[in-house]
Amino acid sequence: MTLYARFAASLDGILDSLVAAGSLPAGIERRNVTVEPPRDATHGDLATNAAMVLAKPAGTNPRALAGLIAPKLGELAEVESVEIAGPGFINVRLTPEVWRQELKVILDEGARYGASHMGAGKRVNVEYVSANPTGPMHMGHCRGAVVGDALAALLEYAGYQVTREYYVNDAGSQVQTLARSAHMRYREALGETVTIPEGLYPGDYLIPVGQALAAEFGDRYVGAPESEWLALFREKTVAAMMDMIRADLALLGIHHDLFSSEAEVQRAGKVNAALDRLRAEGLVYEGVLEKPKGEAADDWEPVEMTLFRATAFGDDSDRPVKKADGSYTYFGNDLAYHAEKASRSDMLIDIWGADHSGTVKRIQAAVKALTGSAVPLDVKLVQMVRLLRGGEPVKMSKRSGSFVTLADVVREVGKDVVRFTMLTRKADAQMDFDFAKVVEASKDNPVFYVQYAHARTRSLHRRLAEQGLAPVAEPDLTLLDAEELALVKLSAQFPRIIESAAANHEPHRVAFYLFDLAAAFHSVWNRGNDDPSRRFLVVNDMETTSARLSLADSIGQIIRNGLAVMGVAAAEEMK
RNA sequence: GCGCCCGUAGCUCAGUUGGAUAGAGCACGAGCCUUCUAAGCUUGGGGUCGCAGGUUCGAAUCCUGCCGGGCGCGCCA
Repeated sequence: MTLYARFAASLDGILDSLVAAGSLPAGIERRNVTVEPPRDATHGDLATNAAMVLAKPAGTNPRALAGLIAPKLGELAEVESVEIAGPGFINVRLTPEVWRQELKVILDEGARYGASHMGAGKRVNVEYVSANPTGPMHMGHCRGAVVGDALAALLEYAGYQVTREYYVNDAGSQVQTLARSAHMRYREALGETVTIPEGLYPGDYLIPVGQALAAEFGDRYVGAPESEWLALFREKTVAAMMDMIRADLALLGIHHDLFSSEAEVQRAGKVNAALDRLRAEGLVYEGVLEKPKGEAADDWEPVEMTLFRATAFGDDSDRPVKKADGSYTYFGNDLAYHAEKASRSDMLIDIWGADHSGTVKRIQAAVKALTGSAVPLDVKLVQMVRLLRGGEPVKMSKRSGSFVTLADVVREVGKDVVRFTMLTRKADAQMDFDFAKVVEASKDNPVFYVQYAHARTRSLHRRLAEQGLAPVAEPDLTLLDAEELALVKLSAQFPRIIESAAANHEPHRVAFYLFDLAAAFHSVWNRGNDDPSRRFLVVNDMETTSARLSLADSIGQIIRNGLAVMGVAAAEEMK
């Protein structure tokens, strides 16, 4: 239980006692009562809005009600002082001992400090990456991959049971194109000189696939009609692409629990089953769509096809699930896939590129229809990343097949830098990724600044050891001054940050918090520049040094815990 | 035409799911340091939270309508 939850419980008890004493009517809704650290530290350590929220239903005014609550809060052993402020806030200042104890809690709980039971073991499915299996991962996929992976770890840390899932789009026309491209490379491997036609995938990465196909099948399919090899080549090539993608993801430390195949969903009859269910409820029907309102619809012809009644769930138009020729649309398959995912989850999260924003409503409509709104679906849209080098845009040419691959970037700046940087912006805000800036060793660079703070906490141990010194077994934490204890107060907010980041599906909050914590730590550390007696390591005073070492260790622990959620390794030293 | 996202300091962005005097970095001004506690430190100025209404004890946050920017719209995936 966090410090804040503990006080919320104490407050609840006080309110109960006021009810019992007849000073507060029974049965008042307390849901909006909060216990939080005030934004302004001069207001104390905790603040509650209880008096303001409850005054009206209690038929009194906030300051009068606060006058009843405040003295009872003041009786708590951990409370140093209480004051009523502004419109009726009750500000509480805690004794220094509370923070000294919290420091010990951080060190005792270690990697579990900040972990939460908020999720109560509920099953969350996070689907992310799901890049088409037609080539290696490039930077366009990177941000969604990192955000999804960090969100999965965050939810796990917050007590959810998480499945990390990748939806393999192996049923559409793109993988047919892929198979034809691989066939060209197959012929090439058998000695033919080939030119990859416009519209096929020209990338070199298919050369080894062609060679493998040649080695396995010889020249059997060189002149054969497509019907004989297309499905086979597709399957083989997709498998090769997925191996490549898995290897790319591993460079980022990303490992999915489950890879679900679109083709398999179809083959297993799950699409028909889902559509039949909806048809029975009148939510799937044969019909004709209106001409789209946008421009470039000159070639529009009204044709009858199978539609899902998405408008019944807030979408702007009903959506095709089957084309006029009877084959499924992408959405039809995706609908069935989400039905399947929903059947084994309590909550669904999809991480999509922002260019798919137009299709969010239909899939949410589908999940509502399929689950009776029992399984919520959050579609997180991730904005594009602009690649820069020293402020200049990095040129990319898709036509020649040369794009900036994820593997190249990880090789250049490292996994940890990529991951951290991708989390330094809200997912739905666009972002610049400058190769020069992300590796810069300066305060402007949050990746560096946070790692540097951690390295400093570790350097203390190295330097102690070098000088043959050892900290005392039971440090006297009363030697910590107010500014040092303020670091503990900031550390104590970590569990709250985790819970709010998890509840809002916003892993970037962890990155911003760590930057704040690092800045506060550096600031305390820098006091030693002017006054050697305020350094963390004071050679002739092992008592004080030991207390400060505990503080530094607790900060290091929080940074490690936060970085672990982000999937970033903490640096032992800055070489 | 419609939908989604966005609009916060000169710039890049946070803002604890409605809290108190709206924050950080950069840039700018002023001091300090010339060091291995090292890749700077301290401090100051800087705001009509796009505009206008509404909801209430209280709004950057929620609602409505405008203005401005980005993305999207199909039997594509």
